[in-house]
Amino acid sequence: MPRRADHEQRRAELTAALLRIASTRGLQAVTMREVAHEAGASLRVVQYYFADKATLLTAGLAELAGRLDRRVRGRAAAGTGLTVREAFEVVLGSILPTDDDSRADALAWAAYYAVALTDPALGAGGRNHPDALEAYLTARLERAQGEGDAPRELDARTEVVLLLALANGLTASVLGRQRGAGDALHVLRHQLDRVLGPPAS
Amino acid sequence: MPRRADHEQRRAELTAALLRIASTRGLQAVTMREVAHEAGASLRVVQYYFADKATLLTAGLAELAGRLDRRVRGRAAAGTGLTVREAFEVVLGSILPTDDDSRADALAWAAYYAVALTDPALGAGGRNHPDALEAYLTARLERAQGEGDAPRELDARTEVVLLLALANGLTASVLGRQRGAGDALHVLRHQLDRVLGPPAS
DNA sequence: AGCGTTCGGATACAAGCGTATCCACACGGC
DNA sequence: GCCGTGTGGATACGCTTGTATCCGAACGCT
Repeated sequence: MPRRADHEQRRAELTAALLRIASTRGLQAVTMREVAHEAGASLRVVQYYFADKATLLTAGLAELAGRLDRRVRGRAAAGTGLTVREAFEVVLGSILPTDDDSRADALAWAAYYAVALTDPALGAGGRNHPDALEAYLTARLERAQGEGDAPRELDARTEVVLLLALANGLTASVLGRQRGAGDALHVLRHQLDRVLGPPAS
Repeated sequence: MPRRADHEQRRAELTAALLRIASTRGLQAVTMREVAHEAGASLRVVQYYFADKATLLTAGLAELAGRLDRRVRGRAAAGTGLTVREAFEVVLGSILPTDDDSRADALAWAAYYAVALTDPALGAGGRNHPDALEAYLTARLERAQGEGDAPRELDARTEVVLLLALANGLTASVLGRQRGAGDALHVLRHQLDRVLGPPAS
């Protein structure tokens, strides 16, 4: 057998190049040739590792979902033993585009989201991600309510849906440059204060 | 002069066809030929009324912004003399995709929003719209505070930003079919109850 | 009535797209 | 050593795209 390239890494480089293009020039600028050029490879290489464009786009979405998942889990795990209030602030705050990397990912995510709305092929890949977050936060809040760390009269499901929608809406306005990340974080904290009470600190 | 067609109406038919395509198959499916076909016209007609594709897309965005503006203004004007709480529920509720028409418009809006994030040419056209709404709601809330109809300790600006982001986030989840319009409206009312108190009814 | 302007059908063209094919080269197992 | 397989460069094909052009038909004005 010939020089065996590391397929996994090669694929990762290509999907990373794809996401770079998607976050700066949009998904409609993602072509096989552009991905190849961005990754410093030839068109044939892109064809070699991804059978067709649909496969490539799906792989890009999977890579992106993995990144976001890693970001959320990483920050959440950074401080186990947090109060509900702190845990919610950390998790929801990790959704907001606070630095250049997370901003780029959020832009790519928005691009994928938009085409998934009308293209059912992409829909399946990204939909389970936010649902998992919703389930996790709901469980966390209900646990806190059971332990007396959160107001029992709250409907956990409603509050979580509200907070997730708020975080997504704030993300959209930050991406549109109507607001800075700091302002968005302030609004998010304001709502958390109101629902769960001020942070322990 | 020959048979003078009604340019205004002809343009409106074409942009309507454009938005129909954008909301069902996405903005990437909007081509000159597709718009012509959808409108039952020939390619030449589309070229005749819109110099190039950028002009066509901009006109589509303007038409869409006009529709949304009309929807909000229409509902807001339907009941002047509303309480703050009622006014906010009506205006913010009109953002949510509650029927097929508003759902189609919201889909088209999301598609335009996504490309505007990375294509600066489209950015200018749609950005002032939400800002105008934000200014209006902030002024309305501050007036209510002055008249004692809303808690004075609220930071009007923060609350309005929060509610608008919430409405946008809920819209996104309704479009993604993670939630029904009824659920979204329930969450929105829940937050309005918390901030402004229950409706007078 | 005729004419010039407005409207629109048919067609052409170059560019860019996804995809397919041909071919050179590297290299580990026999 | 050499051979077959994995890797990838170069190139081509058919299609769709935006845009341009040619030309016929309609109709108000004088």
